[in-house]
Amino acid sequence: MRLKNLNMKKINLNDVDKNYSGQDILMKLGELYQFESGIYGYGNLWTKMERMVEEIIIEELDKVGCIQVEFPKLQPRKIWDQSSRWDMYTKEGDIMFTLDNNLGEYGLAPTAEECATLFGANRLPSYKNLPATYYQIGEKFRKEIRTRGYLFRPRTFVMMDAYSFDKTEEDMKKNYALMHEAYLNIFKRLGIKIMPTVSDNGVIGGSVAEEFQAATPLGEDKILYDEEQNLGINKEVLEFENRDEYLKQLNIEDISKLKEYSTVELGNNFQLGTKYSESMKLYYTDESGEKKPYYMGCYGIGLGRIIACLIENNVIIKEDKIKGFSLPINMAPYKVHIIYNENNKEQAETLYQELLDNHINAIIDDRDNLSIGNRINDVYVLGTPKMIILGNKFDSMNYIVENTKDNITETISIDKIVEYFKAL
RNA sequence: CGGGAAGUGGCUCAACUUGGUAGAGCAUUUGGUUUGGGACCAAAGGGUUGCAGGUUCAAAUCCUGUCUUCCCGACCA
Repeated sequence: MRLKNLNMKKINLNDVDKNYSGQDILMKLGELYQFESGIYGYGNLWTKMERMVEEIIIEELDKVGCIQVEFPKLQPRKIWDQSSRWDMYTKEGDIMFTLDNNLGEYGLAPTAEECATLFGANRLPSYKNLPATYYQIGEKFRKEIRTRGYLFRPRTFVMMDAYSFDKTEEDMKKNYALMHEAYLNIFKRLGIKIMPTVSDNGVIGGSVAEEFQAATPLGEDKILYDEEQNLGINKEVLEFENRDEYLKQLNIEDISKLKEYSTVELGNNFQLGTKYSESMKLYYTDESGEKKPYYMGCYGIGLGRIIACLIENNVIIKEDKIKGFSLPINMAPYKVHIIYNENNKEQAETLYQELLDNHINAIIDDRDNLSIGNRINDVYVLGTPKMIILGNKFDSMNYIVENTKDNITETISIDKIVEYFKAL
């Protein structure tokens, strides 16, 4: 990508303190744009990162046999009436944005249990079809009472939601455990330390639920985490009437030994049981020809939150000020940022082209009339993990590759540079 | 919905207490000098002070209403 084409806004972080967040920087750059409280437009960096997160999620879910599909974001009222959730989501909970026109009443999808159940039941009529899990990745809409922390709690957000169909409760639990493992693999690949956490389950229903929490300073949840068991408990659990019994079940004896973290919930899985199958009267036929309800599970991962987390958890603070951020190399849409002075323009262009030809995404700062210092500082606000400066110190034999995270440099001869990046 | 804060050129803010020609820095445009960790000089453009009403000879400033944004809570992936 050429910076001339990106048209990022010029920003200066000299006057901001370290409480300034990574997302604040993106707002300043114009890489995030707020249309209204909780409603955002995403720039190039965000969008590219979303594709990368998607790719990982898709690969891992496909690996455990999930099938990718897509459900409508505009959902007719009648399907919500079928599960009797219309009133709950539009009045009591007031979660769903609704539209009312001469074609009828609609809601903007806050989730898709109804769609998934209808979709699944249509093609899973027999026990022979089970188990099956469908998932989609797309924008969701929720009337959040209070938005928070930019993309940590907006009103429109991109989410992966999966729905499993099983014959029995046992099978459902197996599927649930399978998804648990898939989630751990996903977060491992994303480079996010995840803390599986038990909590109350909300209006989605069912009996068993778990959250996938990640530590982040901007997080809104507080959890107590047991490192040994790799198990967290949401602090809200401590308010429960039956908390002692609850803790005993979790094999937690002394909560004072647990460490407290400020976290954000990146994923949330539920065992729904037969709730939707029965309320919507959608059944499969078993071996003896009898109608049986599907045992279902639903599974969610917030992509926007993951991206926000990747940015916020990799900010660089220098002298009590935020300098920018530096993404992990595997999650960076652009691996290297090239800066040059007039004398080395040709060489820089050659390098840029060479990297592109070898499918290594790079940024070249081809803007006019900026000092090298200005250009270097802009590397940090775009979060690129590596930079190469072709300035006065360039000896035309070697590139000096610098990590933006720790400023460690490596000298790579110019004919080895592609090899170097391919090996990362 | 309760509590708090704030709305003034694109951005950050000043002027408001004590009413009297809306101002600075950054950004933008033009010209020039710079160019290794957020340079400099010169010039230019850009605001019916969130909106509505009221008080007054006169309102960014005082009064009333309203809208919006942010933070804390309740609610939630």
